[in-house]
Amino acid sequence: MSCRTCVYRQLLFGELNDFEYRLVNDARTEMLFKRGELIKKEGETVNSFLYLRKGLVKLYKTDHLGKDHILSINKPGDFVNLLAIFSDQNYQYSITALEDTLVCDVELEVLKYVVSANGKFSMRILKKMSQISEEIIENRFEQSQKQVKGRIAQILLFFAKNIYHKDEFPLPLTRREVGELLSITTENTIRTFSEFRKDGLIDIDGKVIHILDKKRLENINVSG
Amino acid sequence: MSCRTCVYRQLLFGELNDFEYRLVNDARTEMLFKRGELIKKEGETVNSFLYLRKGLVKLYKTDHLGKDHILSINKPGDFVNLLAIFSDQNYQYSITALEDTLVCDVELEVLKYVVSANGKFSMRILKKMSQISEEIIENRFEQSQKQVKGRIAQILLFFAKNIYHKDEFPLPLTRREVGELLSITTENTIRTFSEFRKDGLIDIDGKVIHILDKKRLENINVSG
DNA sequence: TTTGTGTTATGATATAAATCATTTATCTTT
DNA sequence: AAAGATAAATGATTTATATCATAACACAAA
Repeated sequence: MSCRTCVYRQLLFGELNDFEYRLVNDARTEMLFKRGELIKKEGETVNSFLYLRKGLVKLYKTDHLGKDHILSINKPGDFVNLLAIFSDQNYQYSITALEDTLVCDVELEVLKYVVSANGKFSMRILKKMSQISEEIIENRFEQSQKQVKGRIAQILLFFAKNIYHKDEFPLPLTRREVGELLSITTENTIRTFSEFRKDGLIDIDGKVIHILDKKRLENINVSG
Repeated sequence: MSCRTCVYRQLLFGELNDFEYRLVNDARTEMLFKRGELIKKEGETVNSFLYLRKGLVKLYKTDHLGKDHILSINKPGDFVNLLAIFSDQNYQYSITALEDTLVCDVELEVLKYVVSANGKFSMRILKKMSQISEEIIENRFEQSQKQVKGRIAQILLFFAKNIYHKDEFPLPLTRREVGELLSITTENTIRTFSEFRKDGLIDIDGKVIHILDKKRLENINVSG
């Protein structure tokens, strides 16, 4: 497997010439992580660019009471730590695999060299960073308007639409983790799931969620 | 006034050569905005890089009910729209002056040219973008743990420490705007101000806030 | 000066969500 | 298979915050 034939190549590396390709490719390691495995720990030095090829990961921080707060969920094609690699700081968050996950790990020095040598590539990176930031800002904006039901509806639709591309899927997060992502207590998360089930919006079979009434769920998402 | 002698020069433009300096300087307009004036409106095309020289601005979005949500407050030295300029999208938020404000407005095409031509400069930009994103992420993380008193304490300390560098200052936001920034209702914001006054934490004289007990305010900030 | 509009202020009440408590189910590890 | 841990579920209660209502005040416009 090489970057050249990677399905995600055009996402970021479309501007590289042969020489630069080879550089990046040689500086690259593929790493496999099992579900639940820690990929990066808050405080570690950032010395590689991480690219998610398969699986699903969570980015999160732990507060002074030991409670985790999930910042984002990343899926294949995502540049997991792009916002962090140019800041010359250590990791401000931890990264853990939610499913069996394949990551491309590129030596940071090599990536930085290519960025400073290739103006088109650096523009590509800048654009990608902007997009990621705008997603974060948009997300925050939406969350600040919604209460519990709206947030839960949003996350269910997120997994159905953006991650699994179908209405029935195994939720890769525990109820507690859903709460950590949406700033809701575990109990309240569970209660809302149950309520959605009772109202005929979803069907729950253990980890598997089946969205029954997408229209109504969309309504709750935008209005509540 | 030229970029070359600008006090903020080293913040971002430290890597430019003579030719690039002149380019940027020639593509630059200084713009003055009165308190309350709209600088950019959500939806407008992003065609310049904005650099805040004097004053204070708010970045905000309006929701479907017409309620504003403040995303951030920017101060002199800030690259107001840096996260937006490389995304090829229109403004996702509006910008309004909170005080009389002086902005340097640099044609975007020129800035982009310099970025792609000068690798060191692009690294500088990337680093700055990372830092801004990390601030946003950190902010969000802190907010999600705090309740009303903690958030109000934080914002008071923010203005005292980061903006005015003293314990007595004219709050540039209305109580409603403080609420829009912290996701709190106006009434609850006012009530909390009053409570802090009754508890001897601050003194209020109209717009002017005087922090009397910084220690205790810090405690509320971190613990509550 | 008056009129109007927005801001600050405070009380009373309603409500969403957190907290506390307990049970059952599910997954791990030995 | 048994034991222990973690997750899911649900009820009862408390608490923080929003909502509703009203009034005083400041400031701008006529």
